[in-house]
Amino acid sequence: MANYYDLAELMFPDITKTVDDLENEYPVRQLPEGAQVTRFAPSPTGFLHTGSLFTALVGYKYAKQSGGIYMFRLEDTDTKRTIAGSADDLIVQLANFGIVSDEGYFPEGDKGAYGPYQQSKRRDIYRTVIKHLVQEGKAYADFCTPEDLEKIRAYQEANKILPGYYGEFARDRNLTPDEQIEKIKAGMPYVVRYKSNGDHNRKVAFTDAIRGKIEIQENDVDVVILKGDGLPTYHFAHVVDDHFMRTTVVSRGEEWIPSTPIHLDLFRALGWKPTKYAHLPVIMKLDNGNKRKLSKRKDPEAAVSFFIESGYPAKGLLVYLMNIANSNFEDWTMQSKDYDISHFQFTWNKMSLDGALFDIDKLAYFCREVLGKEHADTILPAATEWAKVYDPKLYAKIEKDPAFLARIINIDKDKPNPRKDYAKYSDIEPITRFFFDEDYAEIKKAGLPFNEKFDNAFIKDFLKKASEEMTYGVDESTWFNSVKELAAKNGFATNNKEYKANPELFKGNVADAAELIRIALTCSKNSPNLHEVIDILGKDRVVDRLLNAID
RNA sequence: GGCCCUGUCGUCAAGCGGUUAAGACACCGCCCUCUCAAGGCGGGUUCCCGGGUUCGAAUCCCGGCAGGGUCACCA
Repeated sequence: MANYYDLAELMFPDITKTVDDLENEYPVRQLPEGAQVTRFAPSPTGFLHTGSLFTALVGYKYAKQSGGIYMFRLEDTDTKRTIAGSADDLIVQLANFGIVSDEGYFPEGDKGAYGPYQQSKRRDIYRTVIKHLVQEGKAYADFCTPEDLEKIRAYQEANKILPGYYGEFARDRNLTPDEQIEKIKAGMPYVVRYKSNGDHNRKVAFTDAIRGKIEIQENDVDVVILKGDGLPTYHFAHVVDDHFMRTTVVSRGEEWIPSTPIHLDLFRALGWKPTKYAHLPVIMKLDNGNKRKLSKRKDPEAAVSFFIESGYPAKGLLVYLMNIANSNFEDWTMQSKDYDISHFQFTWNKMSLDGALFDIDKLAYFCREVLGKEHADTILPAATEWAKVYDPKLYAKIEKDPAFLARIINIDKDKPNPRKDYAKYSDIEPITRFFFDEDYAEIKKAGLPFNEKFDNAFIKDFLKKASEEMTYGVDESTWFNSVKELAAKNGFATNNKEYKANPELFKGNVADAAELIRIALTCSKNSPNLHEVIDILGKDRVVDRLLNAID
């Protein structure tokens, strides 16, 4: 009569290592007190999801601020869904956000002593552990076909019994080693299942770093741990990997809460100490009055690339996500006037418990704040990189005369309340168009929006005088005094009170006069500080525009 | 359906038995002002509902309800 060891040997003849060997190979890390080991473990199944960036950010931040290790592990066990190239893409995208792992998978090869960091390359680690489980009688070969499983489920559904492969419904869980050996030898395909001894009527409790104590029914399902293709399922890979990689905190989406009992069950069966868990809220979206997870299919903002393509600065998105992650972060930014998240102390208990609706207005606000603090010396290089790919028009302008654009971007930057014109790099081109002669000519064709109370002859005459009498190359108040003088000579009031008292005495107030000049120079009733605009355009161009505004 | 998570302005939220229930975004108004942006000031039926405990409940307890998640050889 065969025993479990014989069975294990038949299933994994090539495995000579033991679990103890693995323990020695991946020793407990020697880290300073309090240092945390976290990981971001995506599947290479597509683009970087906004929710994934959030998860990665939290793990990265938590490890870094504790002086610990942040790892990147590729969970590529679902070969059907794997998309070629997406793993490397994930790495590149994360790097754009400054999230670079200390250890893990890299396109050029793994880094770190706890690898491989790609689950498909850890086959023998999983098989070693499973061999051990089989030897102990804690795992078994299950020969059910999809049709068999379907039958079980149909029966359970018809009888309103909890669905699943457990207890009496786990058809193959009591097969003897001999029976299993016989079927394997007969060439029957099988998966390996964990033989749970959990009780559905009891509860397990664990302490979630964010939510506190969570109590759920114990797992009693004999989950698949090794699939037919020889790769492990998530449940098993998570437990094995995070044990041998010596992860201290597993941060993952809250959709994993219901399966945590499985993981705890597995840890227990293996005699390992479970990791701490932090189940993160999921970013949501309002759809027809209902909240739902950001959807890859329906929501462009589900893809991080959407923000990059749209020209949002990476730092702005990071700040927004940190604002979702920790409720005190925003207060901190206001007090410290700092948007550098590396200076912020992240904590689990300041994390909100329910999924935030993605708020693009708030994102834009943070982006304006972030860009508002920066000068052309940092904005321009980033904008150039962006424009190179997504905005050829802007790119051409920057290439032609970077200094000119730099001056435009720096308008009012050193004032106490700097302008916050740009939320994203794509805002730059439309806002600054009028500075460029070709664009100016183009916009002008559509007509200049002069105030109808002035006739063309008057405007033409006034602008001609302006071109001659305005002072150039002087400070703002000197310049504006010359505008006031000009306005007064042409029948405008020079201050608002005077004008409001007796409007019939004047052609308009000084604002109206300035507006004529503004429109002539910018084609618009709105513009940044006119003095700076004039300064940047230069006298020749200003005079030209003033003289030719009306033709 | 079972189980789990979560319910405070439109959105993000502070709150931990006694508060005029902070703050931020968005919106509206005013101020500043040569326009816009920025900035300043102000505005709005916000504690899911019903019981209970208590002198007193957004806060504690019970029961509902709502939203979300999960029940795969996917993660």
